[in-house]
Amino acid sequence: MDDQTRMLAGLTGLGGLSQGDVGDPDSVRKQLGQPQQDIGDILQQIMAITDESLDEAQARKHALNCHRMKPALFSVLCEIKEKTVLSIRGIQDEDPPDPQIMRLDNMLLAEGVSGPEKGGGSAAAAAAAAAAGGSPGADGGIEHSDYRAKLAQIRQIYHSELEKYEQACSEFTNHVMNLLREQSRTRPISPKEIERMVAIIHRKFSSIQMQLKQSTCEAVMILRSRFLDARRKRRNFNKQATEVLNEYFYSHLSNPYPSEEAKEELAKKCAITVSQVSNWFGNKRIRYKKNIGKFQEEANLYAVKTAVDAASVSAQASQANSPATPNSGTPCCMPASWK
DNA sequence: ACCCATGATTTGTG
DNA sequence: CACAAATCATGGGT
Repeated sequence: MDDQTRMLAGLTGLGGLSQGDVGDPDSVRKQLGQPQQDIGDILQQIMAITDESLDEAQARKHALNCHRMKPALFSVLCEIKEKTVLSIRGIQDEDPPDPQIMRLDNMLLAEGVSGPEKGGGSAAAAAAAAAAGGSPGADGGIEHSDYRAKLAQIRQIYHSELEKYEQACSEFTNHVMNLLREQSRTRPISPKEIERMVAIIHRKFSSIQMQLKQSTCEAVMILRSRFLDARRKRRNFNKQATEVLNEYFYSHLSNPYPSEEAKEELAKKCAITVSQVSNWFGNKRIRYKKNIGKFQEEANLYAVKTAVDAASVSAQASQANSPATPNSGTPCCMPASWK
């Protein structure tokens, strides 16, 4: 410290100044009148400032601030600082929009978490649900409203957190800016440097935001798999659908393998997908075969039903009520020809 | 809480 | 790839 002081003093042609002179306000006042000694003097005072009491320092600070050489010295110091330390860091300053965060943003937008408020959000959710499931139009209103409620909850949390971060960020930025501005009266801090500082703060906060976005994405994914995964939201087909399927099954008991066209037809009639029809027949065949006895009653029922339907074209009266027993004998068809 | 029915998925085969 | 068989996971009745 002393060496530096002496060196700086020497450079500005102020070799003769002693420590005693520096601390003395009178000597300062005296020296302020001598232009050629100004810079060295100011530097001396700056160097000595840490040794002083708070009041003294405050007074000295004020004196320095008002000094006519101050602006020039300040800008010189800023320039030096700019050229030395900060230029190294300044190179990798501007980074392009982070691809990672863009991905997350896109996903959140697609899920209806970010983007427009309430109305649009639920529409987006419904769209997402439809896109994901290819869901049967049948029922599941409860499912969707539940899903939407959860999604809205996630979105609310997301937005409030985001707002909190943004607020904290701007608060912090303001604080730092004020601090730096205040300090720039006594310390060489250029506006450029403040800008850079702000950028650094924003980067920090945006990395926090990314974490928020990431965890929100995860939450949405979990919610999605929980609600939209068909396996979990299994609903029994409605009565009419099972009736149509059973009708087909028992009326084609000798060969219960609907063609692709037949499957499509059935799917249409039952308001389910073709693959659901395939699943149904697969399950039905295996379960029927496993325990024919158990399905006997059902088989009879549908055999009668089709018979009634066929007969009803001509006359309803004759077959009208025969709930009796077309029992065990009628349609027992061993699946000999099944695959 | 339990059990069975049932739709969906996984695995293995031709 | 369609299918059978085994298995999973839930719905719904008791």
